[in-house]
Order: sequence, then C-alpha cells, then structure tokens
Amino acid sequence: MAYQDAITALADPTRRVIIEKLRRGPLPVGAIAAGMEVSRPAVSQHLRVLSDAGLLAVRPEGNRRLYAIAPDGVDELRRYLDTLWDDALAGFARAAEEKAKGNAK
Amino acid sequence: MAYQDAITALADPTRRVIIEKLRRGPLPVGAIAAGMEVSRPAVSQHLRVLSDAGLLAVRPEGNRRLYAIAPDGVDELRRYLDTLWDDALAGFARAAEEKAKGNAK
DNA sequence: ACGAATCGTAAGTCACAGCTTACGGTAAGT
DNA sequence: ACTTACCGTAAGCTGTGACTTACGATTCGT
Repeated sequence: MAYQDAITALADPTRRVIIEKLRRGPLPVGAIAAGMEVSRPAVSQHLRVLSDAGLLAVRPEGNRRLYAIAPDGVDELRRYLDTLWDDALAGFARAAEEKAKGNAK
Repeated sequence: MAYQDAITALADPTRRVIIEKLRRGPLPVGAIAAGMEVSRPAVSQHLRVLSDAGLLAVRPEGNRRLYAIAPDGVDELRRYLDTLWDDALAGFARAAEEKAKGNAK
C-alpha cells in the first residue's frame, strides 16, 4: 500500500532473507522455507506481510504458490527515497550557504 | 552503517515524523520535540538511532545540537533499492518469458 | 475415492523496542 | 559564582511483533 508498510516489512531480518532468496526469480513456499532457521508457517506469515506491503506478488501454480518480488512496490519505496534525498541535498546546500554567510561577517 | 540499519531506523513511525520535520532543514532537539506526542528524551533516543544508521548528522551550535538529514545515508539505501528493483524487473521479465513459452506449446 | 503434498490460519508464548520519569553534564546568561 | 536552558543517559515498565505447534483447506497422484 503506502511506502510506510514497505519499510516496516523490510525492517525484519527474516523477511529480508526471503527477499534475497527471491532475487533470482519466483519460488514456491517450500523452496523459500528450505534452509531457513524458522518454520514454514512463520515463512507464510512473513510472505503475507510482504504481500500486503505490495512488495510481493503471488501466482498459484497447481498445488503450489509462486511468490515473486513486485517491481511496482519496490518502485514506490524508491520514489519516496528519491524525494527524501532531494530534500536532504537542498537542506545540506542551504546549511552550507548560511554557514558561509555567518563566517563572512 | 549498512542499509539494514537504515531500514530498521525508518521502520518506526515516530522516527519518520522526525525525518519529515528535518526535510526543510536542520533543527535543534527542542524544535524537533515541540508538538510531538512523545517526550523529549524519547526524541533524543530516536535521534541516536537515526544517527547510528547514518541517516542524520549532528552539528553542535553553542548550547544546542542541530540535526540534519545526511544525504549519504539516504543514498546508500537508495542504491540498495535500485539493485533490488533491477533484479525484480529481470525476474519479472524472465517469468513472463517462460509463461509465454508454456502457453505456446 | 483415498492418501499425500503444499500451503494458510488460529492460538499461545516470549523477547525486544519504545516510552516514561529521574538524573547528570555542559554551555549561556546575569 | 549562580541560575537557567538544552540535551543525553540510566533504569524500569509495557505493548507489539515474531516464533512455534496444531489444525483445516486445496490440489495432485493413483
């Protein structure tokens, strides 16, 4: 939904592991949970959170459910950080200006 | 330091309010805490977390301490999301390809 | 139709992150 | 020197979120 949910979702280390696993492409739940330290239901819960945040997309494939990273959700968060970066640069430049003015007196 | 700390720092709503307040430029702690629902020490703790994550920079100004958004920290997080976005797009394209192949049989 | 596989949900436990009050430390004003 | 203002840290409490086990729902295979 909003970028806040995406950030909250990415804040958990286990969920970041899931994201890293999905970088190479879509995977079913079993493959995601394989090799992880937590149980499969825990993975399911995390997948739910990531999906609600708009970071993942599901595609039922017969018996299994394929999860994949949703480019749109990532892009939303990306755009937020872009505007934040712009403001930070502007504020930084203005602060440098005022400091220069102060030193010149 | 790493992008993980930045994400964790931005996951808290109160800290996001602080970030929004600093968008227009540097502010002392008192000005940041003014109008907020939490106490000033709580704000101090959040400022510590944000600073440790590399998202904020401090500049002592006489009696007060001016906090400002650190462009470098934001940029680091931005770059992580860029690579994640690239991988998501690649995976998405490959999935579409394979699906087309499957439908063409 | 029956058993097995894959996955989501419910219920309950527990550690951790955020908040508060209280205190200490430094800089400015008089 | 004394007081005031500004800010960080310590200690303690509390709610939220992550994890587990147990169960139910689909879907595939035979």
